Amino acid sequence: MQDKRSNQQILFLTDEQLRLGIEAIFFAYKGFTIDPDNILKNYSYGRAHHRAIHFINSYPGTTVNNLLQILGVTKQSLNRVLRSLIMDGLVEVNIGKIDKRQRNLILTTKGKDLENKLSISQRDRMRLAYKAAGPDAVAGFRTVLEYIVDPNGTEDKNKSWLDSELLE
Amino acid sequence: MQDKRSNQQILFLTDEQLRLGIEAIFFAYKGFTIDPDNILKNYSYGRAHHRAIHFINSYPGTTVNNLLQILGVTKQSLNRVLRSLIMDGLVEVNIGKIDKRQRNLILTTKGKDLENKLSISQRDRMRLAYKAAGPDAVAGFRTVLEYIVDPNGTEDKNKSWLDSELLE
DNA sequence: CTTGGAAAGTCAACAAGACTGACTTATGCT
DNA sequence: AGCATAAGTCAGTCTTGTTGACTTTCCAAG
Repeated sequence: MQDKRSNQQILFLTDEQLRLGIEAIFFAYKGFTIDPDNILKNYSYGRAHHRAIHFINSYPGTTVNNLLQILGVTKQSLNRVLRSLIMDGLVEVNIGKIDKRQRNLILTTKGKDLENKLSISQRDRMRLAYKAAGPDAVAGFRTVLEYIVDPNGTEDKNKSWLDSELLE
Repeated sequence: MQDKRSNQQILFLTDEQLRLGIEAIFFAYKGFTIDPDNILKNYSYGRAHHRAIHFINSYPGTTVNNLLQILGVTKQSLNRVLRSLIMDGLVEVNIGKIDKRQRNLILTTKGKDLENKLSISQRDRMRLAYKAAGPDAVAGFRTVLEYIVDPNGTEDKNKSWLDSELLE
């Protein structure tokens, strides 16, 4: 009984402390989207374009169907975005070699440049935070995030979350 | 030179490790929105309604202008959402006592019930993660998040982020 | 070698949630 | 009395998502 209460205090498990932690996640999310959003404005692109660029970069040569699975949107929704990226020369489409029905998507040099610009702003923010917080804090940060994303700890730690889920 | 390299390794500051950290934030964000989103569907509400409910609960008696500042949206955008919440009896509007032009917004019992339903699922997730990760990890988690949100560490630590920024 | 189904792409219509711009009404304050 | 502020509304636009229906191309099994 006394142990339990003491433990609660150590973990700051009041509703207020939990609320602060939850809000911190929301503000961190915002921190990681605000810079890319501003960059994308200059191209008249939105987050939908960012997502497509991000995953085509992560999985060069991915098919349209594959991208639909990853993004979790409809064909029509993705097509609208993909079309503008192709017409603007950021994404290149190649007919599948094994299955000619498939289209393999890759970023052009121009596409890679934008991807880089977008991800650099995010990595810079993360790098600064990691450096300022130090190795121990970073370890704790990763541990808590793993439990948030996968509360039961059942997931394969080596498997990238990207494979099954949606970014942004 | 050697020190720098060694430090890099300790902090896992490769682009890949930074990417994993950034993605973790995105998935944590998703984890904290998926349950509320499902609850809100049953009411034909969206995240815009959730934001309004959340902040009216945090600042009972807040004025419309104040809410506009916090949410960072336009009057027209908020009004659409607010109107449905008022008509559905979740939010009560009181004419300001000092300034009769102002409208003070508070949640009704019905509104508080929904707010509770929404925040409980989030707090449960956070509580489980905190308990599983332990006090040291939680401290590190908070430290890193603070540096992500406020890279220069210039902000008043006692001040809630709520006052100046946008949730979700 | 035909036929069914899968991959991709398109057209049309709709909804939520943001935006701008213009305008009204009621109230406060100088 | 007259200007400014708080709130609310009307109209129109944009992005990103949705559903439904349909075509073209191509693979693969019978």
